[in-house]
Amino acid sequence: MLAMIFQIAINAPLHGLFDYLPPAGWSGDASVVGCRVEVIFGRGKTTGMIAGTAPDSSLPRSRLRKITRVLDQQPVMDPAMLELLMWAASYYQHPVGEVIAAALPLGLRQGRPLGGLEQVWSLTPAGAQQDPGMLARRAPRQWELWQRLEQSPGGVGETALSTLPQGWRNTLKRMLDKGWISSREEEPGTRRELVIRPGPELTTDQSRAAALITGATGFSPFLLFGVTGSGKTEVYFEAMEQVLAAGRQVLFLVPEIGLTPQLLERVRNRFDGNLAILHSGLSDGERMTSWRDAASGAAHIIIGTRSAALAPMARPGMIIVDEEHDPSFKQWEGFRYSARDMAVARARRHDVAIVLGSATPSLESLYNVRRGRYTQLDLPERPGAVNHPEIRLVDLRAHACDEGLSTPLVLAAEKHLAAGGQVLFFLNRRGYAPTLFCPGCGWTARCKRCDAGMVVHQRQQLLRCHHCDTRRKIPENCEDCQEALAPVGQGTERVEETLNRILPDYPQVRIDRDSTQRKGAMEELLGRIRSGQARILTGTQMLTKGHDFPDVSLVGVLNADQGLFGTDFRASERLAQTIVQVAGRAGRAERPGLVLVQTLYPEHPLLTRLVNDGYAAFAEACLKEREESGWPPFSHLALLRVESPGMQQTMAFLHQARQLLDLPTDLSVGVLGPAPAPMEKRAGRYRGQLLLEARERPILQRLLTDWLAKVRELPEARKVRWSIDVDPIELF
DNA sequence: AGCACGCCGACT
DNA sequence: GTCGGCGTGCTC
Repeated sequence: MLAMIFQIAINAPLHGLFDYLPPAGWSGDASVVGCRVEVIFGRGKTTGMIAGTAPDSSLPRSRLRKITRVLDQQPVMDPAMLELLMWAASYYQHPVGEVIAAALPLGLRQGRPLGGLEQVWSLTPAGAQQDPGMLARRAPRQWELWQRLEQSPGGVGETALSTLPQGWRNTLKRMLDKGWISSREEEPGTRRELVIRPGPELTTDQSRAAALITGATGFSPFLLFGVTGSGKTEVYFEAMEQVLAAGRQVLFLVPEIGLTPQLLERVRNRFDGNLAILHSGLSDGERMTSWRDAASGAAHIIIGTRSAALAPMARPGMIIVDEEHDPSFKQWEGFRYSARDMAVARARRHDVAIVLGSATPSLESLYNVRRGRYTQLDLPERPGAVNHPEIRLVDLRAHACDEGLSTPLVLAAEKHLAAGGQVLFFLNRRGYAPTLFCPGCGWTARCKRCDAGMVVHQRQQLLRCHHCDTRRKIPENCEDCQEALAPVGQGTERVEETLNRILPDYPQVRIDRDSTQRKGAMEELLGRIRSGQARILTGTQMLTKGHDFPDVSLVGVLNADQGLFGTDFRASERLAQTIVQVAGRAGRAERPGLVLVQTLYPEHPLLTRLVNDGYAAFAEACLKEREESGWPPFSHLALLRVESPGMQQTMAFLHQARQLLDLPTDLSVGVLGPAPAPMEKRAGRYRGQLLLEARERPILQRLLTDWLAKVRELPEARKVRWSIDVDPIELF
């Protein structure tokens, strides 16, 4: 037999796999692909993964080293996942070793063993006898933990408890000391029985959608197009039931801010089993636990944000991507993958159904429906709602404005508040004012490191750059002409202040990145809204995702125009999605909702289309525009981004890269640039870019592979920061 | 990315 | 006389 060569993936920014000889005393019979190894690499030891084997190497034998040792008895990654990751590495033009590393928890990347027992806690008889009412009053945190333990007599592990608010370990310790809780260690991978509780009665549309998903066999992609509140989640749950009952796992992806305690609570109420939760806020230990439960099959449901798309599954049964249009599924640095697209690729490999759900589907997904690749399922109804929210445009040219609030909007707010409703003001701009202006000489405060204005943050008494986080004190007078400076324009802080002045009788809360920075602040503010203590809500994008405000009857969108004339071809799609998503916050329960969208362009065709005919019609029109202009999904993009300390250097590199581009003569690939980025300077670095646009994906793929190999060879490639973004979602 | 080798300035 | 600056080259 020929001596085998092991192809090792190493976590380094280097393309390709590295050939090694088998370890000393290798018997040659066990299957080792997917096992981690310790190897000498360069000058030091590293952990790598056996990604494949080959009969021979292109390198002379003398240059190969032996694997020091194999770290795993059993592969930690299955062949399907390895294949998928290697495909992703070539698709996204990212080093394989880093791609594989991204799919492993830190401990495994560092060569630590996967094993280890898991702590499991349950109520003792003494604990079970405690009076819940008493607990609820005297010790709310203990009560919360008590409830969780009471729900699962089989015991609850770390993964499940990690969703409790910070400090649950202390609470647990106190209850352990009192003898209410017992702990034991369980073999990881111990599967507890899954108990599926009945869900609510489904509507006809919901049942039909769920039945179609359940009835499908093999790889079947679905687009679940359902307006907010139409009960998409119930369709997911219904479809999940059969898969879970058959002993298979479900992967459930949600956008960054969509993984709320409420959603987890709903999942847990419906499916009492093991949840593996994965999101960016976990500690390395927690992530390892979730990963292990997902890999062993102990977790029935794996739920998480973007990175969960790379989580292992022992018995994949179905994938769900909620809010599939959400841009947070796209990683915007390093390994720039789209979790939604990876999920589809995974479903294909696992040969299972995938459900992409949204009230505002991406044009890509709608196009896939049109081409017959996806099956569309519609959920038109809003159960329990009397009316759909009505969207109306407010012409800012025709009405007086008080600090960005038009008279019709203020009047409507007064009316809705007087009638007992809550009012939500949406403004995608935090801080007090976007500009600090000198009326004397026209000077404005700009960031020294970015091509951007400094934003006035009144509360902190700071000027802040939202791009590089530079901060400085707010100057009172203009440096040049000594005139008093004035904040111009509105941010959420200022809108809050204005509303306090014109609607002083109604308590309000503001939800944006600044107001929710403190741990638990978000929950506290949301609580004030739900309890009805606060009546007015002002906020950014943050409040359009994952949260329901049943008593909001009026939504005001303050600055719709940003999205109408953006530099990015996706700007109008984003705007429509935002308007519809924020509109979805209004008009739950019995109240008909009203949405007022302030705009300077009430006759803009895309806006009127959206308002009069709804998102589906808007998307149709938008797709037509894309088709005419040849933008995605009618073409495929790759963006070369470059930044360096000088524009000269940045552009020089881009021109060199452009020179190396060997374009097909049939014009099937177009090039835009080299051009400075829309924001030329950011955090002191000068940015430029080159955009490739191809009709066919395979052509682009081949071109990229050849081209980037040459670009990497450029000596200048080491002197500037550059990256390639395949399927970019933002062009700057 | 790490890490070492390699030639030119201010210090125990 | 050295410690150390980061340029550049390499990793099966």
